[in-house]
Amino acid sequence: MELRHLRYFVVVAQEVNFTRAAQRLRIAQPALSSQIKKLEQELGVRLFERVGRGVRLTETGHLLLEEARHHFVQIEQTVRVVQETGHGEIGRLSLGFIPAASNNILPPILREYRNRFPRVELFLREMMPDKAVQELHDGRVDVSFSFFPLEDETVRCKVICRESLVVALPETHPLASESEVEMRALADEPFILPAQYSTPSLYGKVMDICRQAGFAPRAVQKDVGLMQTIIGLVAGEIGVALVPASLRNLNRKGVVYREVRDFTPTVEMSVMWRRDNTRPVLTSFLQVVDDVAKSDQEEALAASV
Amino acid sequence: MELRHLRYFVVVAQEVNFTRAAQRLRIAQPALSSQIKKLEQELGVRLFERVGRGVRLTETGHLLLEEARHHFVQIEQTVRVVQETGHGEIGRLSLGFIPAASNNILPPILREYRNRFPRVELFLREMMPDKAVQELHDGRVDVSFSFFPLEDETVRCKVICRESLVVALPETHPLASESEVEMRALADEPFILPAQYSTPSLYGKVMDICRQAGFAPRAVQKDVGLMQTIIGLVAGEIGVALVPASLRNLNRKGVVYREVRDFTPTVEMSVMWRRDNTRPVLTSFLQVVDDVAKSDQEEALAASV
DNA sequence: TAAAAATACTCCATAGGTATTTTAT
DNA sequence: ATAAAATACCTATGGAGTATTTTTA
Repeated sequence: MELRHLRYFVVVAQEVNFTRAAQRLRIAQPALSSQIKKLEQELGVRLFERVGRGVRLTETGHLLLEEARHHFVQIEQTVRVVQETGHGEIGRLSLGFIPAASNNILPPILREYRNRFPRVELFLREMMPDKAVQELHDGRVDVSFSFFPLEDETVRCKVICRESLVVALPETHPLASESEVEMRALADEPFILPAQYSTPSLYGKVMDICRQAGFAPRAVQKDVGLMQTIIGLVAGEIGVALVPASLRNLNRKGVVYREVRDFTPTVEMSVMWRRDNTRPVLTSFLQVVDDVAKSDQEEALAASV
Repeated sequence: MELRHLRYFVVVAQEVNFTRAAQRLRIAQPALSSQIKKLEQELGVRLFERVGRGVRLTETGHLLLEEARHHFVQIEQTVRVVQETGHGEIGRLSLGFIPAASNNILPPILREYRNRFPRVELFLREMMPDKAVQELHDGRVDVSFSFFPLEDETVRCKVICRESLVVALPETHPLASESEVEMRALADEPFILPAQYSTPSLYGKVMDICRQAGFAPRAVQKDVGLMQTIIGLVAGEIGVALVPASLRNLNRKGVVYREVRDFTPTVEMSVMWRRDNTRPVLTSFLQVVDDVAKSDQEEALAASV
């Protein structure tokens, strides 16, 4: 038995007339008679009986009609759900991100994604950068956002925005009065350094910049996991720090941010996902990420002109 | 989309290997690849992805697998129910019968039918003969049992057993001492007559027999609807009556039954059903009726030898 | 390299078409 | 006499087969 037989059967049952049914199905009447006959033979049951000119459903036929209609509704439903799943329109998507991402490009990405794919259930989890990579490997998240452009055999990665690092100073600091700061002026300042293992990318950047400026930073506090904590320590006048520019969005009282005159050091925010993750929701999410990152770049470009 | 596609898909999904799946399906591997490809194209969705040697289900494929299995279970269920309905093994059957039928051939028929078709729900309704015909016409019962071999354009009828009429006498009656009664001996007896309109067959038979014996019965009571009532009146010594032999099964006290010497008058119990009633439960019921009636005749024959 | 899927083609089974007959009003 | 289904027979689409290539562990 094929669905064709049931499709034909339903139309004949509706029309109670083979000729009209054949017209609706755009096949010839004998072809239709033959298919219905096959169905009856396979089921071993009469579905129609001739009555005068024309035909009527048997009791068994009535039963099959109800059942067949039901099956078609169900199968249609399946096709729809399968297609929507396959196109990333329904499903669940888990994402991990470092706290800094929420001050940054993540909000517009989520806004746009929710807009385009409102029926995908999102699971968002804030986590430290090392954890973000781990969870990705374990398949517990589909994507991770992090300052850490890791790319290896299992993980793919794409930089979605670069932001400059700026110097965070207590507002009472002498250098706060200047509009830009020279790196060398910070050589003797106490530095607050991010965690080496959890945010390797940022830590590495900070160390590089200082080395290029000709000094090694004097760490008054190191291995600070959260940017918020770094800013808090700056506000407490414990020291200075080099942080991503988006931290300005925090508007922390008592802290000022100054650009670096001699370098324009940048840090890269990237999306990461497993190479073997072919989930449609991921594909469509990455498309949105791409689009938003592109328009973000354009905006940045426009702003800089 | 045809069921074939889903059938093939399920096997490939189970085997996660086109070659093995093709073997199980007894078709060639390229044919299978081509059908799966068609399914993917029609749905607009990837179901499998090549991974090294071999293949694995996509997320969408997993979803379709579950759904497809579900549909096959459902469709199998439908096929089974349709076949059972078509073979008269499940369903409902309504039958009407006159009270006399329950002393007669009806019990063995019902016993046999229940035995052969235990899953058919039976609706039994005792009714007067005229009503039995009416309900048949209205389609409120599928069959009626009655002393009334009516056959017309809409109703078919089959005699299932003949029984002789016997004289019912009060046990105090002078003729009760004889083993047989001559009809003419009843010429002056007060007669209890069955209802003319509700049991035309029996009434007609009684009148015929008396006429042939050379007298018209003197009715002390007429238009009695129920045989039980007639026997009750005989027991009350109101008069005598000619009744079907099966009334003996009532074992009514104070009444004796005597065969008629000169005639062997008979009355016919028949089944009736609408010509246009093609319900499978009816077909199978009539088969049982036939079988039981036949074996009943054989028994009667054996007994008479 | 070997094992599996994908291509390229060929073939034939069967869905579907045409002509006609049968059936019942 | 006519409308509809069934039958008989023919055609051709597409499902399935064979040979081969591509892919990847």
